[in-house]
Amino acid sequence: MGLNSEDVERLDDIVKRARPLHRGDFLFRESDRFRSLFVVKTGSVKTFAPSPEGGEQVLGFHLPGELIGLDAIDKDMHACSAKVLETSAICELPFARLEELTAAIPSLQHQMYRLLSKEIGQDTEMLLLLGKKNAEERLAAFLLSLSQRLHKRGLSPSDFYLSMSRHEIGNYLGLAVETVSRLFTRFQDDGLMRVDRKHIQLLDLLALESLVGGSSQNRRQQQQQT
Amino acid sequence: MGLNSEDVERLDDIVKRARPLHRGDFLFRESDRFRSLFVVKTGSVKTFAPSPEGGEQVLGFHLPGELIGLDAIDKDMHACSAKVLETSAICELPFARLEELTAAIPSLQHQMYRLLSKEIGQDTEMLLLLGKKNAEERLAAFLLSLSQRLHKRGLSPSDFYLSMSRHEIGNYLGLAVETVSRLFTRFQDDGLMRVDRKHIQLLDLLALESLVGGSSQNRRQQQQQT
DNA sequence: CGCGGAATTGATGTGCATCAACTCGGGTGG
DNA sequence: CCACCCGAGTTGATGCACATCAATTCCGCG
Repeated sequence: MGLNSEDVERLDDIVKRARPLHRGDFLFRESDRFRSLFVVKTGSVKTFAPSPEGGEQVLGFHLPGELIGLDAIDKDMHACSAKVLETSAICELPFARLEELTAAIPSLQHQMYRLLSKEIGQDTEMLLLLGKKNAEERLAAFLLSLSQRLHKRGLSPSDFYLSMSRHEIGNYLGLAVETVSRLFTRFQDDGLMRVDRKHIQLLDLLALESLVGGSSQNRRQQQQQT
Repeated sequence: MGLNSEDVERLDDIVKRARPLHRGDFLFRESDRFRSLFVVKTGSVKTFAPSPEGGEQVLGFHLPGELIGLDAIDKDMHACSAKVLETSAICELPFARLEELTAAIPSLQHQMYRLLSKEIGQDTEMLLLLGKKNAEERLAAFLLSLSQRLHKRGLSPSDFYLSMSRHEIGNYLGLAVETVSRLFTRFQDDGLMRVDRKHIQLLDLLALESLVGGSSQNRRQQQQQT
């Protein structure tokens, strides 16, 4: 999009090719000096930040094609940690070199702004989810998000494996593990999906979408104003 | 920071000077074409997005010195609306011209990346707040955030007026109005602050900070893992 | 001076966390 | 290959923080 083949080649030059990483490996840890952005080629990664007194907040799960580390530019230091969830291939993009390149190639600069902006937009959606949705809506939104992102990479949108634990899902969605587990059971009973351990099959995407929209009586905080 | 006086002058050239805006005025509305970023000089602005079926989520309150509109770059369209909360002076920064300038001035480009990245970091904090904190911690965090941001602009960190309603605060924090009201009363009774209508005086910043840290037994979701 | 929305305060309800017990499956070592 | 073990996941019972419902009161404004 807006890059000619020569530009792509120059971008390609600065990418450090991926070595395979394994479950539990860190791409970086919170408070590490910021050097590079990372792109998931295959596999998956979770990012998380410590919360006061020992807990942690899962900030996101990152699937193939997704970029990690943008939040570190500001302080030139990583504000969260990134841990590999399953055997994965990850590319590294030294940021200093990327910055030079974006200054020289306007369309690439624009692309970079868009990526950063997009990340903000995604966080915003997540705020809405945590601020206004109930447990059922959150889990449905989570499943659909995975589905759509996998589909975008040419993978099945309705049949996939979860690389993260129920605990991590709950943490990410602001729910207890037990709630996540109960909802999986309920969704399965309702014929929306099939769950077998980590193996997920979404049977009724439309029904899931209507759940997210806010089916039930969430009259809560509908209006507001002055 | 990193800009010489000539650069500053060039940046200055593209800024459209502020006309005064009034309570209820919109800087932009959701789905407007994206043209400019906005900087609050004086006053305050809230941004909010519609949630499915009529409700809305307050995304943020913007005080003097703060930048609005970064989330619109991605889709070249505003994803949220921005409404002025009180008589305010707002500067407009045409993004196309800003983009040219950042391509020409590396330090300005870096600055721009930092601003976008910072926004992501702030959203992240908010995610942690909504995902892991109870009502008391949320309101304390909100008050301290206002306090710190005002202080940064040379205003009093402990004596200020709220330009937003309790309802908007509740919406922003994912709480009911009544909860916000009750907490104000409680904080006052505990000698942490004084509340008179919109007039706020923070009497014990340290105590508020220790509240945010997670005073009580929020054992919830402390650990996690595979 | 009286109206109407904002805020406060109290009473009640409920969604989800928490606590507790049990099951399941996968890995390990004998 | 099987017996054991241990953490992940499920399921049920209980409790609580906060939403919701319902009056009042308060204040800004015409």
